[in-house]
Formats: sequence, C-alpha cells, structure tokens
Amino acid sequence: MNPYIRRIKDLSNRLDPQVHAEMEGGFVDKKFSKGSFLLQPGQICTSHLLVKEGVARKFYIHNDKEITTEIYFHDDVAISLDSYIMRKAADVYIEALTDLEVTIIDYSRFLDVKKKYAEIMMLDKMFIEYYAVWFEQRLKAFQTMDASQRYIQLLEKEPRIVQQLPVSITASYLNVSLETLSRIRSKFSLR
Amino acid sequence: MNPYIRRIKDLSNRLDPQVHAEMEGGFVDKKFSKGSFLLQPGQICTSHLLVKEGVARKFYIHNDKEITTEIYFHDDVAISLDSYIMRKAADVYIEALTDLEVTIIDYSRFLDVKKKYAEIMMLDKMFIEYYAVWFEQRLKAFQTMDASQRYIQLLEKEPRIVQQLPVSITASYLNVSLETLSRIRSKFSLR
DNA sequence: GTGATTATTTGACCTGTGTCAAATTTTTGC
DNA sequence: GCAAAAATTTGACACAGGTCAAATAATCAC
Repeated sequence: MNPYIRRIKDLSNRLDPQVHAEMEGGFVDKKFSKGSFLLQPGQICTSHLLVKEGVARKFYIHNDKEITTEIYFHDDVAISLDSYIMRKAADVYIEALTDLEVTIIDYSRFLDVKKKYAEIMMLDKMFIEYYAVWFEQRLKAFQTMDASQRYIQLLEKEPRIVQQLPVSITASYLNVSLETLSRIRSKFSLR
Repeated sequence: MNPYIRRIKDLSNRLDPQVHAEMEGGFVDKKFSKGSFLLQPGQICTSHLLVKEGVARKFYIHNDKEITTEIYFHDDVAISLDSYIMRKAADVYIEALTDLEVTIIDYSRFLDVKKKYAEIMMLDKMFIEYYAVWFEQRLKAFQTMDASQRYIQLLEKEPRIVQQLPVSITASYLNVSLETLSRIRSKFSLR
C-alpha cells in the first residue's frame, strides 16, 4: 500500500468511533451496471465515489479519441476534482468497466461533518494532498519515460490494469495507440 | 487571475484581522541571490516559499537533463509538496533565477495556526486543491498537445515565462529540446 | 457449434522531435 | 570596444510512435 494511503487509513482508524459513525452515517451505497456512467460531461460532480466492488475509469474525449486518466479498483475514490471543487460542469466521464458497487459520499453532507470535526477536515486534506502527489508522479512518468518504460512501470505498480482490462483501455491510460501497445507487449512477452 | 487563486485570495481577505495577523506573525522574509538554491535534493522541504520579488523555478535532473516543473513569479508559492507532506528528502531543486525575495512560511508554525483556526486550515486545503487541479491541467497538456501547441498555450497563459526566461529553461518547462523550441519560435515569428 | 462481431496483432509508411555538429548571434568581462 | 564565452539558430540525420489497412484471434449471440 502506498505510504500516503496508509497514513490516511491509519488516521481514519484512530478516529473516535462516535465521529467515525457520524461520518459514515451520510454514506449511501449504489450499484451501477457495466458500461453505465457515474458521471458525464456537463454534470456537476457532487460526491466522492468510493469503489466497493468492481472497476471503473475516468476518461475524456479529445479529437474523437478517448484518454483514460484514472482507473479505480476497490477502495479507490472516483471524483472529478475540478468539477467538485468549483461546482462547475465536468468535462470527463466516469464509467463502470464492470458491474460496480460504490459508496456515495455527498458533498454537502460531507462538508457538514468536516466543519464539525477538524480531524475529518484533516483526512479530506490528506486525500487531496495524496491526489496532488499522484498527479505529480504521473506527470513525471510522461516527461521522462517512453512508451515501453511506462508500460513496464505500469506492470510493476498497477498490474491489475494490464491483467484485467482490454488493451484499448490500457493503451489510452498509457497514452499510446493500441497498435503500439500491442507491439510493446509482444516485444516483452518473448523474453 | 485564475478562479482558484481568486477564491483563496477572497477568503484570505475576509479573515478576521486578528487571525490574519496571527498567521502572518510567523512569516519570515529572506533574500536569495540569482543562481542560489532555496532547496536541493536530499533536504527536507519544511516551508512554503512565497515569492515577493523575482523569479524562481523548480526542476529535477533525469538522465543528466534538467526538467523544469514549475516557474514562480510574484505571489506564487514554491514548495516540494512530496517532501513537505511526507517529511522526506526532496528530489528537486528550487533555484532563484533572479535575485529573489521570499516570505518563508514555516511548517510547524503554520501547522499550529491551522490547528487553532479552521479557516486557515481551509485556506491551506484550497491551496492544495488548486495545486492538484493545476497538475491535472498540465498533464492534459502533455497528453493532448504537440510541442507547438504547448508553446502557443504557454504564450497565452504564461507569457512572462517566454518573455523573461532563456530558451533553455522554457524548453525544459515545455519538455522539448532547445533546438526544437528554437524551430517552433522561428516558425511562429515569421507570421 | 457456427457465424458474426469485436479485440488484437502485424505490416507499410509517415511525421514530429531528438541528437550531434556547426554556424551565428548575443552577452559578458575587462 | 573587443575578445571570449554563452546562448540561440540552422542543418543533417535517426528513430519512436502515429495512422491506415489487413490479417488473425477471441468472444458473443442464438
């Protein structure tokens, strides 16, 4: 487990049970079937979507091409940060890649709890810090690594993506064409 | 001014003057001469560095090549987020590109004020949120635009970088070779 | 199971951008 | 103001990775 996530979990576990219960009181579970969208461009993202079961992804369309920016497994949080923070229309899709179960953490209810308990505010801040650092690392991957290197890194850091998802989605997450990813795969599987 | 920064400024201006004064009580000003480093790899980043006067940048070295990740002008905040949050050794340099005046906001003093006043914690959280969104946009630029398009966008969004800094630094910020940036510039200056 | 659809691989070719080297322009020190 | 150093431009060439098309493999519907 990533050290940032570990810190958040540790803190979360050490919350006063009362506070913990109050936070979770606002949670609502929901199911989505494979291929459906949890968020679409134009909508305002008004919640954190905590994945309980299944796989989802966030992507946007640029020049008729899908670009996958994030892939969510169990315990990951799907959100359009930009839309959520500024309460403006999202420009991304969040799509269920399998049948999916999520816990919905509503913006305004969460805000109430954060105002009431500083430690929850702190957890939320840590989540954003983690997110910022994650973006920084992802940016670094694009600035320093070629397609093969990014693929190898993905295999090491997120093997589930390569193992469980079609080449087309892995390719769009690595920002290469599927043909190129296919060639990279054949190059490495021979050795 | 960027809408996120505007929100932070607005909120900051509406702070109770007492609280505002207490926050700024911990600020310390410092000068750096051109070419000196405010942070180097191996050090732990223990403060926000608010630029008052001059220009600075953050960069790291990969395969003997400098990659500039951020450029700071008046009112920008220089920080190695990763190092600051996790209190671990930084892997970046922060360098004064001109003679520089900064306000140093020390980690532990700032933490005290944040604990005491929820509105300061809120401001800090907004800063990180802004940072995360900024990273997301920068990532998008690398995923969707070629070198010329990134240059045009930079001219529009951050003309001071192109106008005030040497080609070598602009190039490393755009993640292209200086030769390529030079060709892009000549292509556009003729028209 | 079989045909149809979809996903993946392979081939041919092209373009953007990197590298190395050389030429030119600008800046700096004295 | 001039020589030396540094920055920028220009040229020649190589190659990663994109596109389009075709072949093959895997999956799905019934």
